[in-house]
Amino acid sequence: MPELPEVETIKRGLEKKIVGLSVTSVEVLTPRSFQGDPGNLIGKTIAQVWRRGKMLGIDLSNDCTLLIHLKMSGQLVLVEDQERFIGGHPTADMYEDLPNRSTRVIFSIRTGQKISKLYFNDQRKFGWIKLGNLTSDFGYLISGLGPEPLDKNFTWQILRKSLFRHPNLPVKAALMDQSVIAGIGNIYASESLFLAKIDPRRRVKDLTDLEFKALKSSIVKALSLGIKHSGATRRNFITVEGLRGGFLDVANVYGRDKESCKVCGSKIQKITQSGRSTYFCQKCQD
DNA sequence: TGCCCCCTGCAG
DNA sequence: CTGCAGGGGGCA
Repeated sequence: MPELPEVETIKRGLEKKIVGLSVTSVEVLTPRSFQGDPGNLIGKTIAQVWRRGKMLGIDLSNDCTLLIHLKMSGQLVLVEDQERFIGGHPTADMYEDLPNRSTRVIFSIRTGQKISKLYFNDQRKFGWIKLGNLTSDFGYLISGLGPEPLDKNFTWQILRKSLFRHPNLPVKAALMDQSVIAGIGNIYASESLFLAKIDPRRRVKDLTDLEFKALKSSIVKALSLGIKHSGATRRNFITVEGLRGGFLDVANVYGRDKESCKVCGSKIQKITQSGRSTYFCQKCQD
């Protein structure tokens, strides 16, 4: 899925367009993609949009929250009412016509007399939207998450302590555990380790404090760069506006196996760790 | 801790 | 056709 930078990109895109609007209808096309009673949404106003790790929250004017996890292929695309009537589809080439075969849920949202539609598309159906009370229904999903890497109070000591939940794991696998740090996935784990010059196969317990410091700042750097480029699009990710993210154009290692390292020129390696692809530069990372 | 699984579709 | 894809839950 979308990792932290992709979800943050969606969060920012959504909040500037839907906060204050009210939900007029909800169509659930794929039942397993939506849990809860959609009826509870009708007439409610959108109060706030937030992100925690890779999860997205939309708070309603009552006590309800829409909690969203996009998993591998989820998308949230907003088609504003205007676009449907001013010269047809001005942004038609940004996204195919919606709904499409991957559309699972459609929210209709009103501002004044215009109705915009928010599409939840999810090719692989791994993603979900849950409607419920944040504290009583979703507490268990949020409380297990590790620290937010872009918070001010995220320090290398916190990172070290957190990673030491899995002292024997290769550091790359540990980074992807959401209870260790929230929001890092396959792309940004590889990219962070490259920036920190750490071999992804190194065990957590073998890292030095100097390396934990480097890793902390590299994580912040990689995630921030991801947000700056509106996320990474490999296959499915698009923004709320239907645009691709540009991060992979500036990535150092992810998806670049067989290509040469931008720093030293040697060949980027691709290996498998706990079932997932890892990319790294043997020469830069040891 | 490591595997299999949930799904669909695209590239090789 | 097989393998692979921004995730992660459940099971041994």
